Amino acid sequence: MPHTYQYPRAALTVDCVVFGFDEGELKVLLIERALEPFKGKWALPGGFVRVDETLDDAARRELKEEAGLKDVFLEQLYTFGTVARDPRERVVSVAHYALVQLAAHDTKAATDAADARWYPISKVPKLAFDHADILAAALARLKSKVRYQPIGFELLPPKFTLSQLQHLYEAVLENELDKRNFRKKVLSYGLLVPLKETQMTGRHRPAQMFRFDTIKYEKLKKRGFNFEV
Amino acid sequence: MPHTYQYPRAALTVDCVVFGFDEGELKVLLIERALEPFKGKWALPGGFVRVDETLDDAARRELKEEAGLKDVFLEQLYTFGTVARDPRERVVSVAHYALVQLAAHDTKAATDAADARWYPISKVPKLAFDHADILAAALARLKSKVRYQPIGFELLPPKFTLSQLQHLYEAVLENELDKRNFRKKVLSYGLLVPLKETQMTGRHRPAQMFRFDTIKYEKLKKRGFNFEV
DNA sequence: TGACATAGTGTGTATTGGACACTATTGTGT
DNA sequence: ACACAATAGTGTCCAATACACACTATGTCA
Repeated sequence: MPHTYQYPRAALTVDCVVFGFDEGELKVLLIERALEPFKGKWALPGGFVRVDETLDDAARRELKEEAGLKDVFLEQLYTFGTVARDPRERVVSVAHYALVQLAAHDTKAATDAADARWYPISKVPKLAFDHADILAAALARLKSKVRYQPIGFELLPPKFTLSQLQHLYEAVLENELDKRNFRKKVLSYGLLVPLKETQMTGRHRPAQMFRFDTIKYEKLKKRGFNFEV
Repeated sequence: MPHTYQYPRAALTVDCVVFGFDEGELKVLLIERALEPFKGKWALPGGFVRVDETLDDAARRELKEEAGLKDVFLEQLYTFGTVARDPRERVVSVAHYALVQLAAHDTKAATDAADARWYPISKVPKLAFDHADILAAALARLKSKVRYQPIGFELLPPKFTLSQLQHLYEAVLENELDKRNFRKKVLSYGLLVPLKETQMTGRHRPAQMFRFDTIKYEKLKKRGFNFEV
């Protein structure tokens, strides 16, 4: 069995489901396709994997090229390999998902590409290829992951209020949480550091701001620790 | 951006971590490589993906060809794509894991290939390529998955005793469980059907045998149900 | 019939999860 | 200055779950 070219090579792509959180909504970054197939349709950012880069590298490169994003939380999701998912030829896609702090940039500036846009997940249009399946898988993964790992903080700015955090969890988990129980639980882990600052937004009581204690979390993680919500 | 052959194609393989449970131990199926690279080394069963088959199809075909296994529980695990994981050229591998009822076949007959062998996970030799990483990932996945989904039953024969079930969970989770609490919990789901038969093995009290109620489980699963252990 | 080996069984306690409603603090408008 | 609007912040009780824990039962075999 010779080991080269016995089997036709597959074109290998990475696609990224990029989640952001803004205005109390979970959003996803989509790109309008400039080329056939699916020209003019919305799609997930992604592209071909080069021979000299890992899958993770490819995903990060595409995020930077297509959306101007770097240093984001990125994880492999699932590999989509049905035979006809690309009408051109056999293309296998290693899907990833990323979490970005959308409020840091503003919604417009988060990407400088004119053909990129943040969509609330409830208003995502029909997508090219099987990207709707990929998005669904990413949402399911996010939802299950957020329950036992503090990845929600990747979606918030470095300083945030407990209300923001709760709204984020509510958006991701798609159900409402009790304020008192929520605060009790997240504070009990001791991973939120209260800051001197408060958030003053309009005519109501200002909210205490917190930051997430990444260092402490890394230590706890090594000893097998679960951040459940 | 032309969409063909701008980027070199990668060779695409599937590799399978096949778990079995026998003699109170969790085991994994390994194949002795007949060809270079890593000739004579042990490796996970797997091979190249054909252009006209899905990833899942490819994994099942390899399981049948290399180990004579069919109709097993099979799930995609993770895709390994570091640049130099194969010394020949760029090869990306979509890893899967499978659970088989090892006791149904016996350890020898479970595969007719002379170059295949079941290894207890504690005694796995050095593996070819990055297969040690793949195995580690599969073990981690099995361990977390078994906690909230009743996949353990895939590893047992259709009829089993509660002790067998408990030993399986202990092997997978790598810790001991209290017999009374374990029985209380698994029976509370009402998914184990007691059979008329008992298991008579040697000089001690015979054990009640059960089967797993797949139909009832499928119904419960649709309503969002968790089988926690 | 006694020794051996594994099967099988219940209770009490500590912890956690979840329901639940009011007070506090700021800005604004009159 | 006072009322109002809007969000922040706080504690208790009850139910369910998790966990620790030890003895009896039933078969085989010598």
